[in-house]
Formats: sequence, structure tokens, C-alpha cells
Amino acid sequence: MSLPPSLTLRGVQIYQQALDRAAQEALLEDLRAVQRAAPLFSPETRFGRKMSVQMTSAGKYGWYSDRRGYRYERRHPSGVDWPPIPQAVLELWHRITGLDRTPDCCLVNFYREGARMGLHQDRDEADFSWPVLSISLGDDGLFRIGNLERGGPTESIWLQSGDVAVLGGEARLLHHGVDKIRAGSSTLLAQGGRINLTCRVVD
DNA sequence: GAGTGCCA
DNA sequence: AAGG
Repeated sequence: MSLPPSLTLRGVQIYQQALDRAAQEALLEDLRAVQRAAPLFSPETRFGRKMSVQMTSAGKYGWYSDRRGYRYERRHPSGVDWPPIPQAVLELWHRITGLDRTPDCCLVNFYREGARMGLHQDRDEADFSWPVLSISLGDDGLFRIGNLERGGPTESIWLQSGDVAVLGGEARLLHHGVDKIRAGSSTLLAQGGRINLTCRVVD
């Protein structure tokens, strides 16, 4: 029993303003604790190029990339365990997806002005029948949704602070990415930028 | 602005 | 190629 989305784009379910301002601020406070335990870093692609997005994770696994490729790791690159996923994130996951299963990973992506993420698929998980849930905080981000195969036409939507998107079912393996951050569009983060949380069942 | 190709 |  999951909630109905306010909007669907290519099967991606979008719940606009699923979090009010107070909930966003509370989440931000939780994220400060996550970042203290597991500081942000910019991973390298397998060709040694640093990604413009900074990231960290919470949960049993964190997403990681270096010259050896993409994967989930049980520890932050510093060697410490990833901190626990904030309770408010877990509650939102269960409220929106209606699932009993708890996510193994909450990836925290931080986009400063000019940071982008190219079109890609989330396919480092063992079972694609579990959805991926995404929470937007801070400045607006231009989210682009493509196809199951590389190439072809795409559609874009501006995601705002408090919006939640779910890639599940037929949309689970769609290519997607972030083309642009609209600096100064939100007052949530004093220093500006966009935070995106993505929750996943890994194994 | 969007889509395609291509790089190593 | 989760980049340019």
C-alpha cells in the first residue's frame, strides 16, 4: 500500500513537496551527523576522473567508485563503518513505498553549483525489483530521464527541495542524471547547493 | 536546448 | 563513461 504520486514521468513517480520545510530542516540536522561520521568525498571514475558531485553514505553499504569500477562498500574510504540511516529517512521510505523491507544504503549526493551527473543506470544492486527512492533538499536540480537503452529522447523536470522521486517497476532501470543546479533557488542550505538522498536495497 | 558519437 |  504505497501513496499515489502527484506526477509520473516515464514511469518515475514524483511526490512533490512530500516533506514540508520543518521536515527538511530536521533531515538536514540528521545529515550533519552522517557527514561528521563519514565525510563527503568525490569518487573517481574508473578512468581516474574525479566526479563533480561529492558523496557519502549511511547504512549497511555505501556506494563507491574508483579505477576498479562501481560497487557497494561496507566502509567509508577512511575505514570507518557507514553511520546508520536516519530514522526520518527510513520512515519516509516506508511511508512512500509501502514496503516492509528496510533499505541497505542511503547515498548522500551533494551538488555544488556547476556539479552534474551524467545519464546512468542504477544497476549495482542484486535485485532490481526493489525501488530506488530519491529525496531532494536545497537548490532545484534539473533531473533528466532517458530510456532503458542508452540514447534516444529524454525528458527533464526541475526537482525542488522536499520532492521525492521513486524509480521502481518498469522505471527502475531507466537512465537518469542531473544536468544543472539552479543556484540560489532555495534558502534551506545556507551555503547553497543541492543534496540528494537515494535509498536502495543492495542485496 | 537536445541528441549523437566518440574517446582509451 | 555515475565524464567531457
